Amino acid sequence: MRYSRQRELIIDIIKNRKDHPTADMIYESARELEPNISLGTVYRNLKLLSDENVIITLETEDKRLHYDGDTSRHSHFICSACGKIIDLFKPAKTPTELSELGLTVESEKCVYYGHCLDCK
Amino acid sequence: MRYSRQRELIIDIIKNRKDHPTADMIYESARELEPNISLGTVYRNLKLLSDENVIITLETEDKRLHYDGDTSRHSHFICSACGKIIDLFKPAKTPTELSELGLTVESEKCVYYGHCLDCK
DNA sequence: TATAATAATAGTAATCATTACTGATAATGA
DNA sequence: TCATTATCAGTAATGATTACTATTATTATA
Repeated sequence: MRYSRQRELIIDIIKNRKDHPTADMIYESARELEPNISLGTVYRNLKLLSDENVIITLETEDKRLHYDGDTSRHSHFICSACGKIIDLFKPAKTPTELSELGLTVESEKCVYYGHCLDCK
Repeated sequence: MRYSRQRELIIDIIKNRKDHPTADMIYESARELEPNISLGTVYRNLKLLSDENVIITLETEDKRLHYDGDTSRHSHFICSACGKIIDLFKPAKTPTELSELGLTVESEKCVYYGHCLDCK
C-alpha cells in the first residue's frame, strides 16, 4: 500500500472523530482540506482500510455503513430514535449499568465472526 | 393489519427455516406455492413484520438484510469465509465454548438498542 | 537526479438491494 | 350485498456502493 495524501487525510479524520461517520460524512469533512477529493476515493480507501483492519465498520439499520477509527474491543449503543451511536468500552456494561448512564436498553444484536467447521 | 394469503406464506417460510434467508431467498421459496407473488410484496411484508417485531433483521457484511423468524433472545455466528449464519442460543457461549463447537471466533460486534438521554 | 513501473486518483457510469408508485384485487365490517 | 380500504402485482425510482478509465503521483532503482 503506497502513501497517498488523500488516504492519510481520511485516516486522520476517522481517527480523530468520536462519532461514527458514514462515507458521505467523511467525504464532506475531507473536502474542507482537499476540495478535489473524489467520493470514489473515499469509498475505495474506506474499503481498503477496513479490509486491513485499520478501521472498523458498523452495519446499522439505516442501511449505510458507519466507520469507527477505534479498533480496540468495544461495543456500541445505537439510539432507536435519533440513530446516534455511542461507544461502550470494556469491561462490558450490563443493562443495569447502561440504565445508570441514562441509556434504556430495549434490545441487542450480538454477532461473532470467525470460521465455521466447513471452512476451516 | 388485514389477513393476506401472501403474508401468511411469508411468515410460514421464515418461521420454518433454520437458515437466515434474504428477501430474495424468501421470494424464491414463496414462488413455489404462490407463483405470481411479487418481489415488492415480499419486501413490503418483511418490513412490516420486522417493524411489528414478528421477525428479526440481521444487518450483515454482505450488504443484504437477513431475516430470522426466531425472536427469542439469542446471538449469531457468521462465518467470514462462506457467510453462513449460525444461531447461538442463550445462555451466551463464551469464546471457549464456541471453539469447542468447532467455531473459531476471531472478532465480534455487539450492538445495544434503546433510547439515549436526549431522546427519552 | 532521472526514469520506468504501477498504485492511486478524479470523475463518471454502472450495479444492485430496497422502496415508492399505480391501477387492480380482495378482505372485512356494516 | 356492498362500501371501504388494505394489499397486491408489476414496474419505476432511489440511493449507497462499486467499477471503469484516462490521468497523476509515488517509489524503487539505475
